[in-house]
Amino acid sequence: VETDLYGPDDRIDPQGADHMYVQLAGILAARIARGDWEPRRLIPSEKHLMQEYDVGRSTVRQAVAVLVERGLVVVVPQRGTYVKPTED
Amino acid sequence: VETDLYGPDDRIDPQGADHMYVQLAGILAARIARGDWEPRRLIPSEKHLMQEYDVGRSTVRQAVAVLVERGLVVVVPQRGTYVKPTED
DNA sequence: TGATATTTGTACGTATGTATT
DNA sequence: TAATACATACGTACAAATATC
Repeated sequence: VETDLYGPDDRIDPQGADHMYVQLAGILAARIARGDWEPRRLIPSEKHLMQEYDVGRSTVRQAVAVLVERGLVVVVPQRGTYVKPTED
Repeated sequence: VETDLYGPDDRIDPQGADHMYVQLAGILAARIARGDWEPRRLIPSEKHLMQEYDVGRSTVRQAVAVLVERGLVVVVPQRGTYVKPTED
């Protein structure tokens, strides 16, 4: 059997109550909180996230926009999206 | 000859230095300042603006997002975009 | 009550541009 | 010289809420 490392909350349900971009934002926020990506380091690229979660680019970008609003990440054009340090 | 009611700043130049959505945001902000649409009233719909300025919907939506950030308008889903009152 | 039109929201696709690697 | 990564801009389709008839 497969070990489900992260649980069902780490998959997007297109028919779910929440919109796909909201689900994805929640997943990514949880992964940041869990330490999958450390502060000041890059999260996966838009293309990578598209492939990993099988969604379109606009959905990835909306999800990242939510994380930016929440102050969890900072997007740097042509570089990538960085996890914000909790404090300095 | 044609009377140019608003001047060249009211047309979008796809080759301009600024991006089209930035230009459109500037145009709409100027029209609001000029009183083309009064406070608490609707500005034209996305479809209308697409046709009037010959741009795609994403460009209109980005421009409106700029106006929202500037506190000039409020978007109400399924209703439209309202000009914010200057004060109450 | 029901049907239709309008309007914004979501989600997909493609292409091109620009800065970085 | 590419390859990568985000930004802009176009298109389409469908959903949901509102407004009107």
